[in-house]
Amino acid sequence: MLTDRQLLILQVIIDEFIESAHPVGSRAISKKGHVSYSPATIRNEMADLEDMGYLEKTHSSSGRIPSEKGYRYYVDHVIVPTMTQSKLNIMEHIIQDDFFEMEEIVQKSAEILSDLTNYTSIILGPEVFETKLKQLQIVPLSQHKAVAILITDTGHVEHRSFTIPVEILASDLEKMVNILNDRLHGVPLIHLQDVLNTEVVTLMKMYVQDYERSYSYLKHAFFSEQPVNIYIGGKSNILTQPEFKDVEKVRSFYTMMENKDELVQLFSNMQSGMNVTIGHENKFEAIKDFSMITATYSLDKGQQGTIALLGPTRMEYRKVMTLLNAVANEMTDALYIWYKNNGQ
Amino acid sequence: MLTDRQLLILQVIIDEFIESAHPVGSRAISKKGHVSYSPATIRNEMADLEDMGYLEKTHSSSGRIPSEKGYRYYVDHVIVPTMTQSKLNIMEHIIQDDFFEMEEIVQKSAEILSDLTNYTSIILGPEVFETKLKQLQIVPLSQHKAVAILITDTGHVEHRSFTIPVEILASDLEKMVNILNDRLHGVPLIHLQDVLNTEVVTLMKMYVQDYERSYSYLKHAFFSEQPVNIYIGGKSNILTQPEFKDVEKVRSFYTMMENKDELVQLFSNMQSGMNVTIGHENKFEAIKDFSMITATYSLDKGQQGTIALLGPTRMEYRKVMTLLNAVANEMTDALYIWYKNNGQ
DNA sequence: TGTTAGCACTCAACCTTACCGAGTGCTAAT
DNA sequence: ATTAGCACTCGGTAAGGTTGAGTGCTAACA
Repeated sequence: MLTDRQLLILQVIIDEFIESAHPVGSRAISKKGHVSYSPATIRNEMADLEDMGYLEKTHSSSGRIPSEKGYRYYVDHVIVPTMTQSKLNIMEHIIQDDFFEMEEIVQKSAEILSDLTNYTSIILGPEVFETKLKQLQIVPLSQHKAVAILITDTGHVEHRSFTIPVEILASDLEKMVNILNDRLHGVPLIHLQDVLNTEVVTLMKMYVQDYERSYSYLKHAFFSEQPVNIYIGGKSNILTQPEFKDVEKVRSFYTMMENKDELVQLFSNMQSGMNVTIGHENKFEAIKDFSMITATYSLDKGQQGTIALLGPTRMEYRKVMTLLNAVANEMTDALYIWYKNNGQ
Repeated sequence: MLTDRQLLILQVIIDEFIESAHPVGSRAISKKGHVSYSPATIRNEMADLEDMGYLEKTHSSSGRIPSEKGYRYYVDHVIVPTMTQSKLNIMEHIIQDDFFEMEEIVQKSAEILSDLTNYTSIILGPEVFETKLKQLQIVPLSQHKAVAILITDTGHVEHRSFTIPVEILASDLEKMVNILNDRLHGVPLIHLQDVLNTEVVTLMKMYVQDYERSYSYLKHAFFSEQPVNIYIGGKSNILTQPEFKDVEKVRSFYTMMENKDELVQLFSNMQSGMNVTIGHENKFEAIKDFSMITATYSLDKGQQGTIALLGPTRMEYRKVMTLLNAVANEMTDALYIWYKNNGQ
């Protein structure tokens, strides 16, 4: 357990380091005010803090920098208790727009967040979790070409063009789509495969001639991809951070950002509320020098999305956490109202 | 006009520099074979080439590097005459896929191109030019919420959700969409606005009650954005190039890549066929250290898309031009066949 | 016992200097 | 017209010196 003085010193060091990116020395702390002890005393405390693993040195006679454990302590014990549930009304002007679409809100928010923080923002749209199928459609483009369109109740649209082999009758497809629409309307996306394989299949066998072939085609067209909405804002922001002068780091970061699957995994086991992941707590090597702060926003019935900000471990935790908290709350509020007005 | 020997030397210097990224000296050229003159002779020629502006020095006693004018000469006089119209059959396996969609082909091609070259590839989908509207649709999500979907004959799908104000009758919207579909089917996207404002408006005034309001809503939902398909592959590839050790360059590059509008502008006045833009010939400051090679591919009736590869000015022009040429041809061929089989 | 002044020590960062080698330009010889 | 020879230039690297911010430890002090 840390004494008050140790906690104070730890806090000052972290605040200072977050601002300057340079190791912090005892003299600097003593001068900065707040701590009214001599450098020597502070040095002793710093040595203790280092022994306990909260601080590190870059070399034997350097000042101290926070360790990941230090940041963790700071986040858990210093910031959280002082967080206010303030509303910043950041998103007011977005929500007001008449032509809003969930995906647009989400995208705009990502941009705003990275502009305000100078970090990279990632937003994961509402989970497939409770999202339901609204409608399936096939629009023929020509004799052998069509677009399959899938619409969810959140207004998300997936589409995929495909060629219809001559062997398959257009009428069969049409019948099939009708059956599918009839049966699958309102089914959560996550259960689509199940319902398809049980109820629907038998039905289709009855009515559709060349069932086997047509079914495999449709299945491929409609359900081959899991719809995920992921938006990234301000990727080039991290380049302004001094810790990323090294091109190798930049490279691994960008490679990661281009890989949707990995990104989705990043968020896989986040609970509701705020989450801070510091450095190696992260599961990917590529961002072991990063911290990530995530918050969840909710839609009406348990649907849940994630907002995240990604920056160096030397991140402005307090600012970002306050901001993210506010934005998540505002999104939840706005979406609640929206659902109430427009809900099915 | 260059003598044969000067041309040879220029060529050797450029080839060498493209490979090594280091200034090329007279001794190295003499040793490499091909040029059977002494270093002194070569030095004289190099001095002449520098006077003419084809070569540069990085400092007074360094070897020579090609100037932009040098690359330009090389591209115009050395490469073009030797280019064969070879078919590389790179895309065979993509085209074979049954479930292909133009947008997918395009995206896959972008990836393949950047993998093969280690540069960044940009592909611009077929221009709106001749793309025609296939169908408009409105799918209601709830009482006051709907998705507007626009489908083109190339299989491209645009969508946008919007809220329907209480004042507007759903039946009005439906009528309207019917009229629009009837009248706008087959109209090139580029003329949509015109046709809307002339023919369609009068028709709608006749049949639709609260015409003014409904119309402005629909217009916003369907036609507020120009649909552009732009795909970028291998953004992080350029980080492997030694000239981009400087983080500032990386930053300006990425900032540019995140800005669709600028990217589209980049391609604005490209003619058919191959185009090479070297360094400052480019209109954007952010990529003044880059060269861009573009090729156009065509669809059936004058629709045209652009493929581009973006790399350092020290780019493997010959390889990239050969490759790009082949890919563009193969795309054109494949799309021609596709159109013949599936065309309307 | 907790705090602080003093002091020797460490090490990154920076500067200077020296030197090497790849390269040039020019001149004179072939 | 070509080339050998030579003085010169300059980036790059390595070695040594200096500075200053910082530490740990000891001993004195409240």
